[in-house]
Amino acid sequence: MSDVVASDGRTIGRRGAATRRRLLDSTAALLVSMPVRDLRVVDIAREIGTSPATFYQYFHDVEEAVVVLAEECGDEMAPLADRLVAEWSGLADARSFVDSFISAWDEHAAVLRVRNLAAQEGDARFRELRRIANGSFIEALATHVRAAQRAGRVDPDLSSITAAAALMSLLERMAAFHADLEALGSTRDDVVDTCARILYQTIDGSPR
Amino acid sequence: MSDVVASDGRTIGRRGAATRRRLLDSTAALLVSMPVRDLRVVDIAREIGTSPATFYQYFHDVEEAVVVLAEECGDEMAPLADRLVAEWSGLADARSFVDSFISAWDEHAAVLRVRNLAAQEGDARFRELRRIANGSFIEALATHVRAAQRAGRVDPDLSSITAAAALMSLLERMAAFHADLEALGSTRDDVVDTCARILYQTIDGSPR
DNA sequence: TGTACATCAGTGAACGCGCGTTCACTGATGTAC
DNA sequence: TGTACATCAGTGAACGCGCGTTCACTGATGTAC
Repeated sequence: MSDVVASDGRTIGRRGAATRRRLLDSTAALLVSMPVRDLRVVDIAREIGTSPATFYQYFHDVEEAVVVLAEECGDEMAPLADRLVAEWSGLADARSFVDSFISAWDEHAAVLRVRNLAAQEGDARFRELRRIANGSFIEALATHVRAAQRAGRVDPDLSSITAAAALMSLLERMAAFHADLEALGSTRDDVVDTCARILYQTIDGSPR
Repeated sequence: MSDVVASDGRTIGRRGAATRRRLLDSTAALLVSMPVRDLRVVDIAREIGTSPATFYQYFHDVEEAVVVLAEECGDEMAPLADRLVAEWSGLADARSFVDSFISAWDEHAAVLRVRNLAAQEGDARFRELRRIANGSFIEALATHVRAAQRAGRVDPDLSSITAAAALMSLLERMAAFHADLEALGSTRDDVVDTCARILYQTIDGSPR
């Protein structure tokens, strides 16, 4: 829907759109088992039984395909931010949010990891995608903090926006990382619980 | 000191050791301005006015040179963990630690970023280096948490090791990330303060 | 102190692999009448 | 309902760049006597 024109100028019909979709899916699938830098146009094409030349009809290079995938991930994560807008009545709400967040990440882990890796390396496109995706989360967290500050539950000297960004970093990192932690002895519940506590006590005060 | 033998079997003398060092320094310098994947043996060699063949006398490939650099960084960060072992008397101690940690990171940011990126991508060597480097920090943090739990300042249900790992993730991420946050309006002090508060309230309880 | 030899150090030039990319073509699908 | 034409879609095969890597060599340094 975003593209109506292939790289050689021909308009894309149903069949073409389907092929483009299969190329995207094959890219996502391969990213699960190998780093982006090892991902070759040939591999993506071969995965769906087509030739590299086909790939170039729909994408300029591998990165462009990954950008599209990352956009899609961002869109799918967006609704979760609404869960942060509502007032929380206790630690249980935080746990439930963290649990959903981590689950959503798990579904798109490969692509989101690549997006964040590329963003950290300074790639402008991926930085922007990440900024957009995280923006609504950070805003909602910061609003929470300010409310708690007005209510006297959080120190007014805390920078709400910095705290929100820090918590978002923590959430993303733990979401990307929890499988490793579990290998070291923490359970998934430990991870969720720990994140929820840190989140809750920072944005809503009153740690117990 | 670790290597006494070049890749072709000849033992390394003073002159050779100096060249190896210059190759390492040139690698580190180039990493500041470009991602690892763009780093070519030719570039590293040219930077110190030598030929690619020289590089291969000391390292099998670029990654091997980066591994050595990452090891060195780990060694230089290690003393900082001692600052975590001592009991803290207040938030100011946490601020001072975070400030030192971020400063130390800044000095080696390029190499540490590459190490963490590669570790996240699953490279075994870099994962191990990171585990070793972060291990003493995580242990010290977990010890803190357990002490606070015994003293009744932190909920005994919190998993001390998970909390310690989460905080370490946060610290690393903010250290790698603080320049971007500053571009968005937070000051460096905000970053230090926010990390210190989250750290302090999580491992020592009593947020105020 | 000087000479000869051994070993360490550095390099120019070339080979070749692997991949990105393209082009000219065949085949599939859609549409007008 | 069928035929002709236009356009969409896919591809085999090849070209060529860029880089990793090596080899046979020259030059520098060290050491034995």
